Amino acid sequence: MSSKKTTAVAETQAETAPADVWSAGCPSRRVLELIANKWALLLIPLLRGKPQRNNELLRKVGGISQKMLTQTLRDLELNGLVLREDHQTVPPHVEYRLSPIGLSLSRTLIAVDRWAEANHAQIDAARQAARERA
Amino acid sequence: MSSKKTTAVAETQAETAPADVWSAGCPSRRVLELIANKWALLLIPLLRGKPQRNNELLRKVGGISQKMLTQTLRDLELNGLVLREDHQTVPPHVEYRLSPIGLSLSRTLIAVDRWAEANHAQIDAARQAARERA
DNA sequence: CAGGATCCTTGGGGATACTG
DNA sequence: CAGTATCCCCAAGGATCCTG
Repeated sequence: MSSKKTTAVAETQAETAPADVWSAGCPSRRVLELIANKWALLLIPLLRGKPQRNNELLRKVGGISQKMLTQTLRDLELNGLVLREDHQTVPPHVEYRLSPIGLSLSRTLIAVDRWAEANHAQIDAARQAARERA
Repeated sequence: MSSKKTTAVAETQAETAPADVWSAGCPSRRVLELIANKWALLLIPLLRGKPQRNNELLRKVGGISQKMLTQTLRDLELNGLVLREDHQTVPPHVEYRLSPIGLSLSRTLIAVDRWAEANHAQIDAARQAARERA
């Protein structure tokens, strides 16, 4: 408690400053960087619903490597978006699921995925047109 | 119109295949990769409203370099999300704005930015907790 | 099954200097 | 002002092999 308590009222929920992702120093920028990569953008929405296992995810996310899967999941877990449940059995049985806040984020990210799926044709057309123009 | 017309009905809006971002080969994956980086995630939402100039963007997007700004804008332009308007004056006056489809995407991406701003405190807390736990 | 450990390559991306 | 051109380097990330 160094120099906080600006109004003696704000404290319950983020009142430290408006939070601006466009500001390089803002902590929210870290969050953006956490989710601004294709594997996170694919994994998080994929984790809605049933908890899923390593191999399941490995198969469902086309093109991901074991290394990146583990790395991304650990990163998300460290940031409280994903919960890792190790059932402590042999052979190992580990399941990943979204935390409440991760679920909240997944709703937003699904929109991104859906947008990509819905509009890729137009994007491809634009690329094609640009290519021909050049 | 090479070999299209599967049902003679579908043609108006994407009926070639369901489009699945989780499929490594799906063209929509390219779209995802196009926007799955922090600069695109910051630039696209920033470009709503008034067309903006290079220097403006350079100042508004904290931490971006001239190189990455140009590179990202060109990439987005090539994919039809951003329109570049060179007013052909001297000194140069170039403005960037969103295409209709880019505007559509911006609405989705703004949600991501807003989420990051709104929830960074919880994320930070989770990180902190994980750090102490370890 | 779930992953850790290494090795190795590519390219993302910053810094700096120059140009029309 | 709006870039382009270089240099350069670190780290993202794939491939492969090994372990509890």
